[in-house]
Amino acid sequence: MTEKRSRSPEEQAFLSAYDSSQFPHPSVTVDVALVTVDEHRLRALLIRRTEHPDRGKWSLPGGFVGMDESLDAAAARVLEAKAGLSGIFLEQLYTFGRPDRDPRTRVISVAYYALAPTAALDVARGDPAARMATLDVSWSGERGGPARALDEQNKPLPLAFDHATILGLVVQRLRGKLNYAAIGFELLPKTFALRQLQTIHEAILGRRVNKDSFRRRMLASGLIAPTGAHESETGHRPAELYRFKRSGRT
Amino acid sequence: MTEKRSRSPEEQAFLSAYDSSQFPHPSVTVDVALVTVDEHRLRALLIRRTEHPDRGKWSLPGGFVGMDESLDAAAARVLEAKAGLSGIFLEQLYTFGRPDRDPRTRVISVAYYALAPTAALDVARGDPAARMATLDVSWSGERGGPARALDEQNKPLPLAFDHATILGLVVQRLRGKLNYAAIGFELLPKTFALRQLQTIHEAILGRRVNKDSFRRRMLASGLIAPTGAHESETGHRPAELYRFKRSGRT
DNA sequence: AAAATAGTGTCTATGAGACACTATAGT
DNA sequence: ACTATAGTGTCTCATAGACACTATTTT
Repeated sequence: MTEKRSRSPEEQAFLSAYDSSQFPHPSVTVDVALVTVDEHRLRALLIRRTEHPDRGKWSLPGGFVGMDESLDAAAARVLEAKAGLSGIFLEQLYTFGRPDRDPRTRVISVAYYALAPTAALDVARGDPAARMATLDVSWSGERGGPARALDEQNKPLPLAFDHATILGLVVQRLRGKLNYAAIGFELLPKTFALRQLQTIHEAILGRRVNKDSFRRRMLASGLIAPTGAHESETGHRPAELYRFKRSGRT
Repeated sequence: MTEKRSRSPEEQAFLSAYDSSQFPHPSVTVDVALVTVDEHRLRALLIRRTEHPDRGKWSLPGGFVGMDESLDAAAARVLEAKAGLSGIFLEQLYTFGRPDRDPRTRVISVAYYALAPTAALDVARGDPAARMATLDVSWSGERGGPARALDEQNKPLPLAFDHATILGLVVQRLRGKLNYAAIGFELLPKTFALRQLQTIHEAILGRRVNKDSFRRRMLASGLIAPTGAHESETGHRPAELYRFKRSGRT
């Protein structure tokens, strides 16, 4: 969408005389919530802070926005640096700017969320300061509110800054988008059984969904196509594998 | 949601040594799209730019975010300064941060949208550099894309910066929210006839809606209550006036 | 009385939930 | 053969659109 504008000499003179440093400016960062579904639970990548403030607490991976870098590019860079992932679903969530949200200085943070299948995250292991935490919300439906992060024993992990608020908004956004946007597929491998897709939806919504009408809805949506292949070694009748069709409905 | 944290002497020492000016920082602004529905059309407040860049083009009212001011507060301040309005619906939309979106310097803009009934805007008249422009989109449904701004003769008004993109996203967001959030009422006076509410919905959606099922849906929603009063001097049977009940559904 | 819109009753089409049933690989 | 899950057919219920009709005010 780059627009070419022709500028008069007068306008060009004005621009070069413009001094952007006459006022103090806030810092601008991106924070990225990398979310997956594993074992019927929503999980997000958290990083243990090694520096003040909130040292020892868990935070979303984040970083400063470069002066010549778009917000999307900054978020993708953070994701690549902290999780080794690229080319996955990444979308802006909300911008947080309370003056006191970071005690160091004024920091405005543009929050993003990213979605990836669990398998893709195996690549990203090895850092002891990073972990996939389970997300838990105390509210139902799309009411909204903060999220808690839990470890493997379902013990709460303390969250830094306002990241409980950010993670809560991620869950709310995912629930809202699930019914009209094709985000479930971002959390699955290229081919998948309908039952797996249903599990994704249930993890995001935090409730069981009706099997029959879920199947019918998905098949009628035109978003998925059967591959002919089937699961194997399941201990029961194997399900057919489907793949996601980009832009099915039109 | 202010959290109190206790900080160790060590942490406090770290904080006071922190130098936030070691890197260049972008400018952060808010831009506010003040939207209303008038004569079956979506309209937005635009201001003619008197300075470079894009002098003479039309832009959303905006301003820099103060160092000790939340984003919401900055948007409310801009709305008060440029339109004399306060206490109306105001919500964050999206943050725009392309490095080249403003030729002066790096400007990251947090866009907001505000909703007010047409009557409230009469207060805001008098500034010849300000006008309510009609919004027009070439796409249907919630597909998204840029918006055009039209004057009283339906001639396009040139828009500054990326404000066509911002206004397009406003329309898209309004269409998406209409079916699950009570935003129609923000565009009407305290009491209103069902037909007026339907007109609001039609202006936002850009298409006609079924009268019968619209009435039933609204009455069944629990969001509105009859007042017993009726319109008068209509030239036909007067409609009953309703009022918006905050939190009807629970 | 005519005009114009408000408001009601009923039929139909669609989509989701419920439930009963059949199908099939692994053990 | 048994188990567990995949997948199908049918019924019911809720909701939206369509349509016909009645109600009420101004001119």
